[in-house]
Amino acid sequence: MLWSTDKRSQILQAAFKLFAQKGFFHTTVEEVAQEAGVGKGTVYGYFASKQEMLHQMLCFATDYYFDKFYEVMEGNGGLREKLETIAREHFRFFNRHKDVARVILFEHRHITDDLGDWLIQKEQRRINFLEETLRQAAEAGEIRPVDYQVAARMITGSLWNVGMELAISSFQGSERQMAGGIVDVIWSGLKKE
Amino acid sequence: MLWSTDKRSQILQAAFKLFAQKGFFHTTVEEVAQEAGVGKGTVYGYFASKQEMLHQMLCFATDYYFDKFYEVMEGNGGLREKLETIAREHFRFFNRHKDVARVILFEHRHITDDLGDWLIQKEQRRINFLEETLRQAAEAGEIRPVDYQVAARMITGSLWNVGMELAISSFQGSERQMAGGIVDVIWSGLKKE
Amino acid sequence: MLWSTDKRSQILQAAFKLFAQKGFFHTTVEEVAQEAGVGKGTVYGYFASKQEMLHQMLCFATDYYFDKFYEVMEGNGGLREKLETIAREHFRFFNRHKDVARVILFEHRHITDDLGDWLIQKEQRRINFLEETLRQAAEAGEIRPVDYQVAARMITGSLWNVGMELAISSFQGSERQMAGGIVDVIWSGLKKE
Amino acid sequence: MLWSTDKRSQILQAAFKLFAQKGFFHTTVEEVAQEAGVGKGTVYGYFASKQEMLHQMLCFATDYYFDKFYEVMEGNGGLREKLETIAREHFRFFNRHKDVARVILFEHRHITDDLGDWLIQKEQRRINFLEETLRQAAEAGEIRPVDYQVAARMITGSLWNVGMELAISSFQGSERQMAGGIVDVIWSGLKKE
DNA sequence: TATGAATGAGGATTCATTCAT
DNA sequence: GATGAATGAATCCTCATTCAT
Repeated sequence: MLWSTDKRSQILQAAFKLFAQKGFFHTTVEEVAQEAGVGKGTVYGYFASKQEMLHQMLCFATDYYFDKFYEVMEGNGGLREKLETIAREHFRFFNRHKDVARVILFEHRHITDDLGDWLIQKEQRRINFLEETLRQAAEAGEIRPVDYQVAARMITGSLWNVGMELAISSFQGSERQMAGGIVDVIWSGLKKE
Repeated sequence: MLWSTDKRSQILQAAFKLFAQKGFFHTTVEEVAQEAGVGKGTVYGYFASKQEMLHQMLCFATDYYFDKFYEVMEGNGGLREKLETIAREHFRFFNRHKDVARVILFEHRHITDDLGDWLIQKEQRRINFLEETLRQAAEAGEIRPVDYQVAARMITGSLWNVGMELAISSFQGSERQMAGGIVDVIWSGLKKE
Repeated sequence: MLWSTDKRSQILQAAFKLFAQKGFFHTTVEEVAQEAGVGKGTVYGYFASKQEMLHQMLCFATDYYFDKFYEVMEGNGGLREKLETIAREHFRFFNRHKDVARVILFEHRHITDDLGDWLIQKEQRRINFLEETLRQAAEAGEIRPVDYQVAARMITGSLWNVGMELAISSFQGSERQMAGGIVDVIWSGLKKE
Repeated sequence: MLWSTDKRSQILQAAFKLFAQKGFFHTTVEEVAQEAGVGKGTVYGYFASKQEMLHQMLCFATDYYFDKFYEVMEGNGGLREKLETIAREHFRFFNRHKDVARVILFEHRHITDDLGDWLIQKEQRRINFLEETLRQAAEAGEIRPVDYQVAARMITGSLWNVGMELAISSFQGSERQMAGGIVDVIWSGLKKE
């Protein structure tokens, strides 16, 4: 379950909703407090500052998101199945937690440099992990040799970008279908002859 | 040439630099004025408000970016060549106008709904154009039939995402090499057989 | 009592003093806050804007002023006594609440049209009330028939104008004497032969 | 004729129109320049500052207004006729030069103290003149003895106040009728027996 | 622990005034 | 003289943060 029911989670939930709707800067701490049904001062009992709140939100959200990714990738099965599961889980996340997704996508700019670096590294580790996985799949003969770094970026890029469409526009599609379409093209591009 | 030397361009240039560095909200109009070497009031002689300034920046930047796209796509040549040229131009844009790219990528959130819609439609038209081009290429036997909408999104998504890496991280690579890598994988995924 | 001691009244009082001294436009919100001994932000906790502050000031002041008028007019007694009481109360108000009077007299220009209309109607109702009272007094044989509308305006006009002198100049006189003088002339003008 | 056609008068005329419509503070120098059909800098060729412009406007307008008053009062004829002429001229002025009247009535607040004093003295001299005239009329047996100072203020007060109604509300009436009504009541109040 | 009244630093915007052309 | 582009002081208002209750 994404949300607990304690006060801290209430606040986080409210913040995700409002930051997603109106952006970090256009949301006031007072609004978050109201949405969460607590007093303004209470927010400061759980988060040192508005910035800190966003930091924790992004940590929470990306942990949740990336944990899923590694869980799938480290499981058993062929690469193609893994990619399809990843894609499906990605779109499921964007569909179910549109608010969280929007905050990850758009508000990571308003974070301090050190957290920004931390996030970039987190994504970089994912890219590296994927790159390595692709390399191994190539060595195992599952796919043909390509520029693994670029291919890894393509995969994540496609996912983020289609996810972004989900988040900002009214573009709709079933998770399975979208995941299938993407992996179909990617796989054709990667598979051995 | 991207920049003229009149006062309006000086201000736009300063704004691109600062918005890219620090974001729209963290940049004050006074800072833009200083960077441009003009008085605060002068900025308001050219732009009705800070918002309006961002609007015009985004119009300018996306016009510049998309014009290039259509110029290439409507030229002669096979699909693969076109895709490579598009990709190369894309990365050239991101390398040369990092500031502009960062503003397009990250600050489009801080725009009013009507401009947001306008931008989304602009990108949507590009997707549709690409989709149609892919369909025609398939009919002409250049590529195999796929989900053209998804494929179009994959292509643009890959470009944006790799471009985003260029913009925010220190990831580097030659425009030709990056373009080649991406199109290589995409083309394998699309080509007949 | 005109003034309570809560924070809202402190601010109103400070605003009356400063607006009266320097006018609405020449008084800054910061000055009002300082005079009231509160922070600038506190003012905005009680009044949505500087305009809104003036609106509420005028509502408050004119309510206070007009309530007194109707209280007297609806009491018992002959017309002449009523007019004298009205005049005396009018001057008492101007003497005691010079600040408030100055704001009523001079700052009603800086209000939005709707409040302006509201104020004009308030005064219009008073004129009408007075006109009707004069008419009844004429029917009762207390005064001779005249143009009641013009007479009503003369009375209020005389009061406002002499009051204005009190407010802007150093012209001084006892409330009783001024009221007596005015009503003496008016009454001679109105009384039956 | 009130208006000449030279550039200075064009500007004054425009200023009267705009100050009357929107008040001194809500009118910008640029607007005055546009309305007058000249450049912004040109205004400063004729008036040292916006303040100075208002000063000269008020001097011009009050000179015009008071000159008429003294012209009538110093002419031949009985007091009653003079009062009626004064009243008629007063309302004619307010009807014909509503803009000018509104500026006199409402914008005299935004003037520096020295000019304010000058205006107050101007009106004071008029009051004194009227007071003296009333006194002489009393000695000549034209009217009964009253408090001449108060009576003088009543007359001017009635005129200003009814004039103010003309200026701000839609209250209408023929100059002759209004003048007649006022003087009728006043005269009854003043006349012997 | 929870609250929200109070605060004031910070920033967008306006506009009277100047001055080079 | 006439002009209007350029200027920046001045001011309204917001909102993150604190702290007494």
